[in-house]
Amino acid sequence: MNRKILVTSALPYANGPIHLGHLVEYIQTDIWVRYQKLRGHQCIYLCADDTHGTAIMIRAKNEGRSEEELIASMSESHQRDFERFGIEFDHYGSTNSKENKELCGVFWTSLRNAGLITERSIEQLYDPEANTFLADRFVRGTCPKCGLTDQAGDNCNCGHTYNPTDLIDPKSTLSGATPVLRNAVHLFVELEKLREFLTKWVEEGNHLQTEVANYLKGHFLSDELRDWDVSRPAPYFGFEIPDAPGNYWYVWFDAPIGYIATTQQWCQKNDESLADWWRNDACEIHHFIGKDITYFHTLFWPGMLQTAGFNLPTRVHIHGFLTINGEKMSKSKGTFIAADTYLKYNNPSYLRYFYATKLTQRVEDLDLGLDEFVRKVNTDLVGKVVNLASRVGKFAQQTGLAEHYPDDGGLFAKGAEAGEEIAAAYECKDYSKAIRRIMELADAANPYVEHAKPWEMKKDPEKQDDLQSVCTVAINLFRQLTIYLAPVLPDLAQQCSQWLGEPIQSWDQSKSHLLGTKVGKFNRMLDRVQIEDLEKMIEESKNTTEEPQEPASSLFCDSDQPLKDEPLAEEISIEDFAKVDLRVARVLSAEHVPEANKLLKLQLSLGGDETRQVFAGIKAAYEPEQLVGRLVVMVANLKPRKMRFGLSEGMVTAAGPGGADVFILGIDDGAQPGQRVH
RNA sequence: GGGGCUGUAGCUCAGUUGGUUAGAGCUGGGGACUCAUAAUCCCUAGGUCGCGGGUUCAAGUCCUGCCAGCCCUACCA
Repeated sequence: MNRKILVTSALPYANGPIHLGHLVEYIQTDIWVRYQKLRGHQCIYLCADDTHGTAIMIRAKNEGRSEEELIASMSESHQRDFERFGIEFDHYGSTNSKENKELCGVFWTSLRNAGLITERSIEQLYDPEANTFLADRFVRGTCPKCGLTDQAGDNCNCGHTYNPTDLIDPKSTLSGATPVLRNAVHLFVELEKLREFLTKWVEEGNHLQTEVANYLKGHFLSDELRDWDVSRPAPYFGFEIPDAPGNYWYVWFDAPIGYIATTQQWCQKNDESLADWWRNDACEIHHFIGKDITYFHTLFWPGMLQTAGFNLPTRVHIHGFLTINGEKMSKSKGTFIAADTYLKYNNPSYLRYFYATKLTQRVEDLDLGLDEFVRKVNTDLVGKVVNLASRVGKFAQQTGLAEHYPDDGGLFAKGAEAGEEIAAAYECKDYSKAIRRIMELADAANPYVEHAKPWEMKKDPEKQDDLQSVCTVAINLFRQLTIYLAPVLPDLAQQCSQWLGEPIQSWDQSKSHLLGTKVGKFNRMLDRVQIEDLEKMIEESKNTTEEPQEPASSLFCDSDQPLKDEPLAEEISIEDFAKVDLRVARVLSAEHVPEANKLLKLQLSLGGDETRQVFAGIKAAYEPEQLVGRLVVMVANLKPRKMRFGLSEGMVTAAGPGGADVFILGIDDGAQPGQRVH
């Protein structure tokens, strides 16, 4: 049966370049789409840049250009990266399009007509200098619970959460101004009214992975669903709400509608009808997303679609995050690797293959271990698969392929038989299983050549027919593997097509032999990974900021952003400073605090028997073992503070915005624990 | 505190509806070959299936308690 399938990946935000984390999703989706196309289904893969919101507005302002200019250059960079990784969209749009604006209007009217929109005034912090309301993440201040300074608007390193309005001495990170409270009317979608529908949708019909359905039932559907705030007052970069002038649709309102708007654009290009895709029960809709945006795609979005009478998602496919060597990606460790940086040193096929070997249908994080990466690519992909072609290449160029398929001991037939199992694994996104099966076939193919000894036949004029037979078998087995790998490795499929003069276009080609043709000159298809290249890639990723900046005009051209983020404090006297007793201390021990998200528990020595216990919010940035033994600078006379996990008797000094970007102050050699910092 | 997921050889994982001596690949050790990108092939090492109970004729596989790791939450979405 020929299926009609529309597939999307999450829309990348136009606020930064594509990195290896993003690519987990796009590669996962692209493999699925290529698989469906290979199986002969009508499948289109759509994506777009997500362009609206405060972050874009602020960034454009900081860069001194219009939002439109910013998003246009981002879109270009995103599309270039995707293309180089072989991510093949049928159309790539933007949420800042007229089609999207119109469709937002359609959804809005439906929600209004269904009586789901309500309005109420909410109190929010407002930056009087930047003239804008502040989302939580744009406010920092002193934690009302523990007194730590410079904490985020909604939670503190001490583990407490609060409203930004509770912060002591709050500051806007945009201007440094003290925010003021202002009232503004916001528009809300009353999600609770859709509870019955949503519960049913989550529970029935196999739209979600079971752990996701459980999560939704446990966290949201077990309680009254909160109204969803879908408007933002001016200034805001987005679409103004027609019947509420001065208010804009929140970026998360228009972003998913971008899926449909992008379909609309594709339809216009291809003379198709939007209704065939989005108002047609025979059409499947598949969204691929990361676990962080589960909630938008599994509650709001189905609610919106249902209300506006569009197709509901057939399935939302949710994946976990990327970790590198078992740790979260970190800029300081050089594991925040931009697509562009990767491509300077490595072949995109490596990453596609590696991800495929690791991806399953579960929502778990995917770890890119560098050693494992090298091993899988070199041993499995190059050593087993590509080698099969490489080792008979020269012979085959002379012999060509036999007219009739020789006896291969049932290898090809066995491979053909495995095809449906491999296909089923691709279908349910268990790529790891698909690759495993394919490698089993590759494992059987090499011994065949080994035992046939074609190199001996080559020397014996009597055995030229046998040599041709061996080449025919080896090449057919290689071709079969390549077809199975085609969704993952389109480049390899392309090379194989060219070599054998037969395009790979359909899964079913794996069931039939290629016979009686000449074989072209064999060209090396894939080089082995060099570990040094990976190291260079990591090294280069270490010091780059999130996006490449303009070229440096002088040797030192540090960004002014940190100072903007946290303006200088008011002037103090030398006496004021003298009150703060900074001391050199040695880290005696460091350990994780089981229940704490951000804290490490440190024992610091000030020399002799003088020790202090300190809880430091540096868990995301440092491993305990990195710290033991090193010297730090601590605030030694800070009033001890009772925390949930115990008493904290001081503070370790560090710079940086927090999270994984925390940098502990070091001290030059020679300093001794207990010495005061003047 | 609540919820979810995971825990099988050094590493990455498979283990179908519970059923004979728990599997694979890689790494390690030994050997072979030379067509091939120091690729390949053969042999070999090796695990109280996180721990403790329970159900059963029979449990890695079901139930339960505990432990560990990861993730999500903590009255924000």
